[in-house]
Amino acid sequence: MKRKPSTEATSAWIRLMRVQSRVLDCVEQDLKKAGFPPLAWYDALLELSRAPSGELRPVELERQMLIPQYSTSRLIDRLVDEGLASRRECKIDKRGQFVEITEAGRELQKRMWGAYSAAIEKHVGSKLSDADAVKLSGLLDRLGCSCGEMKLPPAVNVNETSPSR
Amino acid sequence: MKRKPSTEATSAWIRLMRVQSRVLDCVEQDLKKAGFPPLAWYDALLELSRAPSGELRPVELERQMLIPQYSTSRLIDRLVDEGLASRRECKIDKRGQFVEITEAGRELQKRMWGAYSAAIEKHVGSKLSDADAVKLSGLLDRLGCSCGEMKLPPAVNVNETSPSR
DNA sequence: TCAAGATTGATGCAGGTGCATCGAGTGGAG
DNA sequence: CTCCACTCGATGCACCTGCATCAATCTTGA
Repeated sequence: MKRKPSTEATSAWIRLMRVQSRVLDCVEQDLKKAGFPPLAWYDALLELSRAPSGELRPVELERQMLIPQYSTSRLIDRLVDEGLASRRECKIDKRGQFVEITEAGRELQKRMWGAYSAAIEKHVGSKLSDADAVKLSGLLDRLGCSCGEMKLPPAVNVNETSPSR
Repeated sequence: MKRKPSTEATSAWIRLMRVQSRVLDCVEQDLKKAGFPPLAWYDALLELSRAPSGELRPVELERQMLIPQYSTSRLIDRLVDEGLASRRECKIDKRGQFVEITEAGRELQKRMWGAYSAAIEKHVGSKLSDADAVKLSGLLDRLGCSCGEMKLPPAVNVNETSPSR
């Protein structure tokens, strides 16, 4: 008798949920213990710093980060409150605006990468050979394109990187 | 020149974050669209239904589900509010209590498994051969035991299953 | 040109989460 | 027995999230 989700598939599902929540938790804790803000801030700062002239429309940021619109809006609020970014009106489309990373923002992003990369190494890199990491990536990618489209740059720039939710 | 977290490791990290959040989202949405409560409720109901005489100490539930104490406490509140479980005082240890699943709780858990298992099949099973699912599980397991201990039953009962955060 | 519809971004509200802390109760050392 | 340290579970607070909805603006097409 064939079950609908095979025991193998279900077991993979369980591990996917458990392991990522555990690993994410570890990484977030490491960042927090080093006195840094949450990963989402890093992701946003990185996207901004990579953008031409360090600015993006909120709508772009939202697409890059795969988070909902209201979430982007409030994340930007917080970045602006902390002086890490600033809003600038958009001349051509007066509904919109630009968000520009500040020097403080760029600097924080760089400092965070130190702690962040160390955490990735500690919680992922050190547990997996490069070959296994590649295998894992490949298997995960196969799960990626079910409901909606996938956003993944053809070749990820992995020296300073932007993952997460 | 060797980077600290290899590009391979970082890439695996990115995918782990992105793919699980996407897949989890899909599954949660499917459940919600079918009119069911969040996955955490299912996990709790399943643990309770599996326990001898359908009851557990909150502390046990907490350990099974790997969620913080206050989170367990409030989850139980909600289950009780909905008539899916009930609290019973613990004679032997008057600090504590037992949480017992009700008939409505057992029934909901069973109904949820229908939608849940279909979602697992749709978003995981159908994307991966059983052999690949096993490989994926194996690789994920290697990431599992970094900070704290892992709780994984030696052989997972995968006909009705309990994953998640 | 102008009305209908789509897009951009903000926000009020309800609920969930993490953190710190509390009170009650237990158990072990002296 | 008494005290002290610990475990169990609840809760006030701040913040974060999802949802629905809004106002402003842009675009389309008749």
